[in-house]
Amino acid sequence: MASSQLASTSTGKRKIEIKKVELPTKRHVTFSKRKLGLFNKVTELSILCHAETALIIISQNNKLYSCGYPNVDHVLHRFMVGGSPTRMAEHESLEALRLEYEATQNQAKEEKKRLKEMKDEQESNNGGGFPCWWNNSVEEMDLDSVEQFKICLEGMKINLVAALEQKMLGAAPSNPSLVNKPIPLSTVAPKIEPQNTTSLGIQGYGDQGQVQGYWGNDGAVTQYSSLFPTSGCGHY
Amino acid sequence: MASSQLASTSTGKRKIEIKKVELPTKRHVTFSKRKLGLFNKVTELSILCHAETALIIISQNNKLYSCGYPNVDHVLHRFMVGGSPTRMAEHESLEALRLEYEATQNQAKEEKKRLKEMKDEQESNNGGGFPCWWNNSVEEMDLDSVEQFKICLEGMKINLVAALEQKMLGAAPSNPSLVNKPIPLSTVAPKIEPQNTTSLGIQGYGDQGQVQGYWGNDGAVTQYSSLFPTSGCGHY
DNA sequence: TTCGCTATGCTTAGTCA
DNA sequence: GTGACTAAGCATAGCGA
Repeated sequence: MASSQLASTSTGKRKIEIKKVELPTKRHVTFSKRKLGLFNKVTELSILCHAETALIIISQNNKLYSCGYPNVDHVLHRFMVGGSPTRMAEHESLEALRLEYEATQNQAKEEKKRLKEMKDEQESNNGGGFPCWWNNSVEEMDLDSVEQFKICLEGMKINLVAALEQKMLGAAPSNPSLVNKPIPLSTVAPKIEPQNTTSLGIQGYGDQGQVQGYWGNDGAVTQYSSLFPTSGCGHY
Repeated sequence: MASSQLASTSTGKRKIEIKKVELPTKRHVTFSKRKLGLFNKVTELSILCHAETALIIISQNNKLYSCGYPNVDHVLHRFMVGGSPTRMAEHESLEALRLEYEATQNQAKEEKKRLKEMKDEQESNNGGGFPCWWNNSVEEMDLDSVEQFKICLEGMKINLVAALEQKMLGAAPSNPSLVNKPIPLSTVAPKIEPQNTTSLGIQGYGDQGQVQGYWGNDGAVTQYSSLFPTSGCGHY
């Protein structure tokens, strides 16, 4: 009905062009709404098709949002490990390299400062939103968080075991004492803190019983070509 | 109009319950369609709001699909490094720490032995009761165990902080060249054999010119509570 | 930043090819 | 594993609060 041109009196939805929304206010609203919609859709897909998913969104002002099933880090882990054998190595070595250099620089102070901040934040009951999940008392978690926590920890365990095995195989001379330290955490998940959630009320996944094994024989990656010419979105 | 009950003659869309689709054929179709829709939505969000995004989907038969803007790895990297200052600190301190320890590889054998023991313990499903918490499936824990677990984690935190500080004070004598060795085990996982990738050319994004800086002052993570009770999707 | 509201426009379940 | 088609269900742009 040529609705694309009329309806100027309507307050309802109008067609929009897919390009950057310039008006900040509008953009933020759009961001919020679509983000929410996206999370729900991702979750639906996970449930409907029993797929593992991870969605990470970094807003323009560097705020981080993520969503995953069974949890983000688990999926990321699988992605990095199985997505491509080199990706992992790359990531790690590059990361480590960079961190090394940075660490040996004067940035120690900055870090210390940050650490202190973190500590302060923790003590101030996490008001700022720093996701130090292990700093949250289990009591303060709601059931779901504990649930997720559980899953995260299971992931940790798996990682640990894997790491141990690899160490043994590779004769890696690391110190066991390290193992007692939170090594595998990085791979794993940051947990939710009981933030100012908007009423939605998470529920745990209870007994989803997700398979957590490593890649099977089929780790193929399929390419997907975006519909959006201007998109920087690489689908594969 | 009570359409939810009628329309049995229609071939059109009907409301579905969000739960696993049992019929495989149907599930696959749903998966394909929704996956596509999701990728498009994610891309739209990226463009509209100039947000960085990464979506990873692992199908039930372990096929990997991903999509990201400006590209998946970039976002993952930011997520892991900057998702939270904590996470980064973790990465840094742990990496460095481990490197240092590796440098002093005198006790390699002893460790190896120990590791082996640990492994045995694991395989014997932790019958002994040795406080190797990571060997316990959280499922098997009772509340008390979880409590202890919590305490354990708090201890971990303290160790981490201590280690970090010590590292800073001690001017971390780690060698960058070490980084080129197969360092990454702790964070990571098991080796995967180069799978038969199905010929995908990853698309470059050329001149997307995305900002690539590390995290600024704001690394907060916002929690999002899922609408789905059965969802294992942790949004935050 | 999120919520409610409304009127579209887009997504997609169902089906066949 | 897609593509096309239809009709229905949902997401969401725009506006206020």
